Amino acid sequence: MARVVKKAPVSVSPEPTFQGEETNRRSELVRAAGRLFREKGYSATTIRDIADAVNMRSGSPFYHFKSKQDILRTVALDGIATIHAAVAKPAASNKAPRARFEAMLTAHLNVLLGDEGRDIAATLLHESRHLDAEAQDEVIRLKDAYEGLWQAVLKELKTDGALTDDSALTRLFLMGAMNWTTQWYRHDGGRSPRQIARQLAKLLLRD
Amino acid sequence: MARVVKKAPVSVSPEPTFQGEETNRRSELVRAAGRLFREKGYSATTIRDIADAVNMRSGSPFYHFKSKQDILRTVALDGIATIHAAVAKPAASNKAPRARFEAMLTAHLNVLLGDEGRDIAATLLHESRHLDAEAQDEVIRLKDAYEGLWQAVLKELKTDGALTDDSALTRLFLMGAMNWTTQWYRHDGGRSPRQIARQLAKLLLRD
DNA sequence: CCTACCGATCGGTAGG
DNA sequence: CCTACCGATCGGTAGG
Repeated sequence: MARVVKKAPVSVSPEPTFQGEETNRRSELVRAAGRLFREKGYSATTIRDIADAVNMRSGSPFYHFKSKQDILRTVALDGIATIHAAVAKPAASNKAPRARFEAMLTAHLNVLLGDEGRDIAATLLHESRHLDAEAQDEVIRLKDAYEGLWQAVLKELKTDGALTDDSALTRLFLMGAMNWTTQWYRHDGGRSPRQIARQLAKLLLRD
Repeated sequence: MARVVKKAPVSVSPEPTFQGEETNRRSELVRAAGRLFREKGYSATTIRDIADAVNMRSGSPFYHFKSKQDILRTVALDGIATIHAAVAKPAASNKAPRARFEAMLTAHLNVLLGDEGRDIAATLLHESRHLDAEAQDEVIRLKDAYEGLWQAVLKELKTDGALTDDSALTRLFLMGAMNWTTQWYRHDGGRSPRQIARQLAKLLLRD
């Protein structure tokens, strides 16, 4: 292992001088943590990994977060909030159900597979079980609200005759097909989230 | 933490006296490891957890496996072999494509959700990334062979007109819908793997 | 397979 | 936010 080069001490106040600075440093930690949690998993990621990634000493993340768990909680909540916001927009559009559905698929996949969202989304999907019970409940509540967006559009699709079954089971299959993309999607591959969304809609819906 | 009660030393040979005994002890470790890997993840599971689960001292698993990685490798390979064997049977039957497909879905889900297979299957699906590169290649090779079973039946379903697209993307959506069941399936819930398989077939196939 | 142990690493804290 | 540190725990090994 290469030893980390020690930062030269700088003679400025170590205290965050205004909120923007604190928020910045804190969100740097969240971003770095998300990436590491996705790459190595929560348990295999150490506080030192996270600190190193943003050029802090190993004790310093605890100035921003009270525990490693607290970092995970922040990342996971950020993840579900981001996905919800991304999908709520097309869900509220006045498109026909079929087009709206496809736009929602695209939005969901854009977060999961895109550069800005994939770390926190993967953390949400795969590391939430490491949250304590309370935080897990929080995540579940938000996830239920999110899935409500999907249940609503599925219902409309059934009314339109594009779907024969809009039960919770259908929604779960849909979530599975979408969320599993994180396991096989290659950024260097030919398919865009948009194209994947279109194919999935074609597979699920009838004319 | 409650201290583990120390086993009273027994005055029999500590050496495995015949192969059946060794195989047994080793496979007990594999089963315990699978369960723990599913419940807590590979990184959060310690050798001591695994040893405790089968009433060994913490150094003893290394008599059967050369490293923690080696245990994971064994569980993961066991997982993919089990799933392949379970699905290969209905895949080789002389049923019509549609019925064969549904039987394959049921077989896959029975392993993922059933008492005997779920631990190793979940370990395979969610912990394989912790394998070293060589073992990961091994798993990928076996998984590709396994997915060949599915690609073949999808092709037949397309020929039959039950499917409009039998591309790799369709197979990946299918895998997602199935494998995601491990995230939401409740053993105490009302739905059986059989019923889930039937619903999934209905969602994907056209008359 | 147990006993006894090791060096490394971990999450977290006190004090500035 | 750094320095310096702590107690606990980890994967793994020697020797029987």
